[in-house]
Amino acid sequence: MSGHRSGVLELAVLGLLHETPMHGYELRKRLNSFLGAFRAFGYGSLYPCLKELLAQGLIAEEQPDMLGKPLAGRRSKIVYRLTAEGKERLEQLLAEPGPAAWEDDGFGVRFAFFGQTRADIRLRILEGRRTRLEERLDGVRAAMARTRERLDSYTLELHRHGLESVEREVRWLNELIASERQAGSEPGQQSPPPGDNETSAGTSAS
Amino acid sequence: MSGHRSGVLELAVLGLLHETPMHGYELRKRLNSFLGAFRAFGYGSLYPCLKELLAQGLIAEEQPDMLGKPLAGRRSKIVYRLTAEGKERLEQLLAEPGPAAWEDDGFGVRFAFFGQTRADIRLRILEGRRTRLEERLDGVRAAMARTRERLDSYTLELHRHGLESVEREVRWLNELIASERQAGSEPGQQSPPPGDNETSAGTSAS
DNA sequence: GTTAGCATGTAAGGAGTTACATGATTTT
DNA sequence: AAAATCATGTAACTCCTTACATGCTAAC
Repeated sequence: MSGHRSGVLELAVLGLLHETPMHGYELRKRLNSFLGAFRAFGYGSLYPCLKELLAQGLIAEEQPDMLGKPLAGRRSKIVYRLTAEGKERLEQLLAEPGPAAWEDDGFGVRFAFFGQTRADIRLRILEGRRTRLEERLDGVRAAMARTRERLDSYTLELHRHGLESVEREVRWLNELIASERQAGSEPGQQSPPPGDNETSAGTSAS
Repeated sequence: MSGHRSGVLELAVLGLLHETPMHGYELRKRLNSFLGAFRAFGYGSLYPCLKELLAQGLIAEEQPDMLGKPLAGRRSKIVYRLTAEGKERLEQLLAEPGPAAWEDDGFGVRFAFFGQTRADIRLRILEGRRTRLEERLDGVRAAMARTRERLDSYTLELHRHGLESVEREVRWLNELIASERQAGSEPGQQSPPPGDNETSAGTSAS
């Protein structure tokens, strides 16, 4: 009835706990390195989220075998693991169609978990995202055409750069989609990751 | 004592009303075309913001000369204009140092208003933004180096794309900074817009 | 034995978003 | 006169951020 916590955090937490049980502190670090540059969370977000996922039965505390130490007050490391319902919810969230999966954040998390996602759903998400971005391009281009004269050159430069970034992402998506299609059509392969990692070693030259 | 409304919206509204008085509906449209792809607001955000700016005396209602029509209930078009205090606040916000001016949104709006910003402040904002992005790059690169083995290829691809985007923005900033510096050192020119679009065509080869 | 970093939390609040409600004006 | 769209607003809610409070554990 109260908090729904249907945002990026819930998904990310469930996804990470699916890989391995963890306690909050560690979870937060992995979270932020996992999400890379595009998102970061603090404890003030994480712990309330864990609390609620617990209340919903999607995750559970794991007793680390309190052998010799009765641990009177029950303080220190609480390890969380995904429950069966949690796993179900995770799959539901990853596969969820609609806006949530195309928006910047929602798409980002879902993409990061593509390793756990079915091939057909991956493709749907990538295409949904592309469509979303193309709509955005249309909108901005129309707006620019309408008001071109009245914009000073800084504003124009901002729009130009924004457009270029979105166009870049569309190209990126096109490559990913092509690579997914190719992989999908070849029998015997189920999730061949994007791209030849030949350039992996430090080719950090611009 | 209550709402501070110190976000992107306040700045954008003040900035737009600085150019010309307007009523809310039109303001919202201009707002969204002005900000381009990177931000959009609804009436549910705009009107409360206007209300508070009004309460703070930063903007004022403009009576459109109620000549023949006493307009009993006072409904229909309310035109807002910037007051002297509003203009002061706008300048203060545009020049404000610190995180607000480097974050994605804050930087975006400020950049869009560079036309109304002093050259030295423009430079400071651009450099602040660049520093911020470089810190981010360091952080992500460090995180990637630490956990490279454990990341599946989709996650890795996401990071790669994220890094590339940030690197692109840094290069963009470098060009802008160079162009600002050049313009600043030449006497007789005050705000020469960011210039030559010769390199615009697609050198997208990896 | 005290700083540094691990570990867990809460209260207050910021910055909007969504959905709704309503009235005025122009177009068909 | 019906439909579209211009125009203004509010209540409830979301999702997260900031600042604070606390206690444990290992290193120096």
